[in-house]
Amino acid sequence: MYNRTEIKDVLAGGHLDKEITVCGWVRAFRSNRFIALFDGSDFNTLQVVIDDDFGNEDVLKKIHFHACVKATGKLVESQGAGQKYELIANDIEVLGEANPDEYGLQPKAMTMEYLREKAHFRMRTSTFSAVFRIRHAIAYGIHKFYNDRGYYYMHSPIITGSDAEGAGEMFQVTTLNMGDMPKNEEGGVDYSKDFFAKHTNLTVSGQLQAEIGALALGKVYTFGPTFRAENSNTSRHLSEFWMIEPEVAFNDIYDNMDLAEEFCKYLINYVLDNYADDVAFLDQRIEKMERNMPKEKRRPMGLLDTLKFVVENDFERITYTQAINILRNSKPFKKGKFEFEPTWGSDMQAEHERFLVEKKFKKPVIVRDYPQSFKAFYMRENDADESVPGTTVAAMDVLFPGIGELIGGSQREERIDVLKRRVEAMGIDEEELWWYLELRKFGGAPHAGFGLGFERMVQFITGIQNIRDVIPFPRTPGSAHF
RNA sequence: GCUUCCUUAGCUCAGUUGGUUAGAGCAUCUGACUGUUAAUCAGAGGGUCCAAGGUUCAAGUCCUUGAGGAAGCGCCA
Repeated sequence: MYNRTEIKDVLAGGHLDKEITVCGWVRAFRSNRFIALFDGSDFNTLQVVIDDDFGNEDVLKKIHFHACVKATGKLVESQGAGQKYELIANDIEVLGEANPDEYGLQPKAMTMEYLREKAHFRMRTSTFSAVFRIRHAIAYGIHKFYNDRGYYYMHSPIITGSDAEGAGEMFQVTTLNMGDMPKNEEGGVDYSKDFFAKHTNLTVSGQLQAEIGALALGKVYTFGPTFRAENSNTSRHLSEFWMIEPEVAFNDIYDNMDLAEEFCKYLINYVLDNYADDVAFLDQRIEKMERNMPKEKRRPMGLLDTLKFVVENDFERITYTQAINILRNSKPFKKGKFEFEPTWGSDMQAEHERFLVEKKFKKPVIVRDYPQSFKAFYMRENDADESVPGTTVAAMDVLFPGIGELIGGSQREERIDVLKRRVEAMGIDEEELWWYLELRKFGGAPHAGFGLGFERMVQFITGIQNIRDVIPFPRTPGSAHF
């Protein structure tokens, strides 16, 4: 419409001494003359210098923080330090004013909590624009990773008729009148009158359907939104989040771990290779933020160094049984520093996982072969092992520093008799899972997969503390604004 | 769901043992300056101290309840 040149292209060179038009928003306006302009295409801003002959005071008065501006002029080599090029503008038009008395944002440090209330504007800040460019990069990297390796992207349903996905509380989907629900003979809600003629929910996982894909297309992955109605109030949980779930026929738990590690490293490398400016900015931002903090509160390594370290080193791989032994022989346990005692048969607490990842190994850790007692029904039962106190399953968790469980996965139980026994033992209605059981009855195969929390990966790569700040519009208990 | 903490100017925050007229920086506005990079200098305006109730001669400060927010735990990705 304006025949504009994007700032990313301007900064890439090739427009020197040419007349161009740029459009964007004002990040800074100095000396009534210098505009730092961004248009989202690049982390860096373009300096627009208002030509000495430009005499329109009315226009200059409208140039405020985050006002939208169109500028035309000649691109020259910059006279000042700090940037290579600048645009000497002889024509400036304010496309959208931003009255600073009413606009909520300012060219200064604002807290993440404040910006969360301004979610419709926060993407304009340096921090959030960097975060959301990186979020895009990771999403793209996910598709590229799997496509390059011959996986098929599969869409699992968002509305599910299954009550047995086994991953937490669900949000109900209904078109029934909440004030006047039709009743069945037992006095409960008659869901045969509902839109789908049955009880339906938003999905908590696409895994069970992904298994259908794996046993037909071989290698598939899902990447979609999932919904959990858990009353979780932490900086690592969302009620609506995105999950990547690869599912692979003929993979066992070890193949699964290899895939998980390769996948994580690929995504980090993809961002480092393609969005270095954004990562560098976030790295410096954290450094500045932590400069005034006491040493024990600072992160042991900068963001950039952490990412490089994860990419360059093998993940530690241990069994749950080994993990418990390490914890019981650890200094914190012997000195009574743990709030919870690590015992075989109970799930590891956050403090235990943090000790393994951040103190003992100081890198990502994959824990496998968990006790069957607290794991899902579909995880493959391991053969009995005399050196292990009880029955275990071929489950794995990938634990990352700072964010805990990034990935949870397993080899799936392909033996129908074992699976039926597990379904019954956990009190799940077999009828609910008829199709899942038939997958084993007809043409079944060993297979494995995992779920990676997309926002947790974005959190790790951007170094952002609260998961609510790596998704454009966070949904958490008691909060669904915008 | 549980525990702890926070809420003072547009924003980020001080505010001592309960004591006179609640302060600073940034932002805004006015003026000066004009190659700036967190520009600089001078001046001005800007307050329901989250809400309600209570204690007290006196409450931003102490107590109770509520609202909103955060951190940690549990659940998980």
